[in-house]
Amino acid sequence: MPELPEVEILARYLGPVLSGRVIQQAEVLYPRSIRPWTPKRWISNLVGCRILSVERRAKFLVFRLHSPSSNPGSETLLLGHLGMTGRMYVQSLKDPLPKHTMLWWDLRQDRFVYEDVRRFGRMSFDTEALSELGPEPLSKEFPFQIFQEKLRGSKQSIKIRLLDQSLLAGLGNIYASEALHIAGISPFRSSQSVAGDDSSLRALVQSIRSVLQKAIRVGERLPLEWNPGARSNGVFYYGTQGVESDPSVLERFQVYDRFGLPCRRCRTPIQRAVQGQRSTFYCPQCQSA
DNA sequence: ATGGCTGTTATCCG
DNA sequence: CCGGATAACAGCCA
Repeated sequence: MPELPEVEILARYLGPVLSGRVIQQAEVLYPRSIRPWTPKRWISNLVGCRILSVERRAKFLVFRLHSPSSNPGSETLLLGHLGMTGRMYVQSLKDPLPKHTMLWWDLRQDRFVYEDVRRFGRMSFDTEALSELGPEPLSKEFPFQIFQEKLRGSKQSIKIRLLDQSLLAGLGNIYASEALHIAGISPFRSSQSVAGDDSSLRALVQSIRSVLQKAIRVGERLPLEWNPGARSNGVFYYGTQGVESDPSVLERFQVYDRFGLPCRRCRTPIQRAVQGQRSTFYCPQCQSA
């Protein structure tokens, strides 16, 4: 379930454990998981690099690297994207490589692993994708006017528009449904109609921000769980040890995956619909317009 | 056991 | 250009 909040939590974990480390050696087990070069060239570009930091931009992890062959101060960026099932972590050299390892890096004392069951994720030295991203929804000065203008031009449903990473970056299928529910907006409403309704639009921006912020707060309280065999029980790879009964964990979704269950606000059964081949969950009562 | 579902997005086509 | 459909893939669940 890596959307913005999950990637944020991951970046906060990876940053401190990887910063300062030098990549001694690397192996790519699934060449299609890397871009834009062959494994040989990709690895030669990587080996010897010192990791300066790991940050998040939208749903991307941005690894800032310094290569030994280049000038001091010059940096190379490596992008990581988790797709739907990507996991990245540092493990002991003694532990076996997980079944769906796409690639790994030898960090001398331990190893960095990228595993990905469905293999939709990527690690890429091509940073073009960054230039096509819209603003960070959690940035201090969110450009409301631009957001409004971009929504104006489209007859598409608002739910589908919210998944467009060039509109606003980091929202995925779960939090799009969640934000619309909080804002009381029907997922079927057209983008342009929402854009023309100032109070709805403000509510939407606010709900997007609050839903993401809240998910980060929940995530940062949960222990990360890397055991290869560990079931993620739908909570990404957060562990839930010790917080099984925590309401903020149990009730972290208002509508997502709650088909037929009562809306937490009005008790009306939650509905499921398909938009753009993806599931949308909503409350027909709270989100009638 | 088979078929339908799954958190993403690049790319193709009309 | 826009928007819809498809493909990339494996596992889980009814």
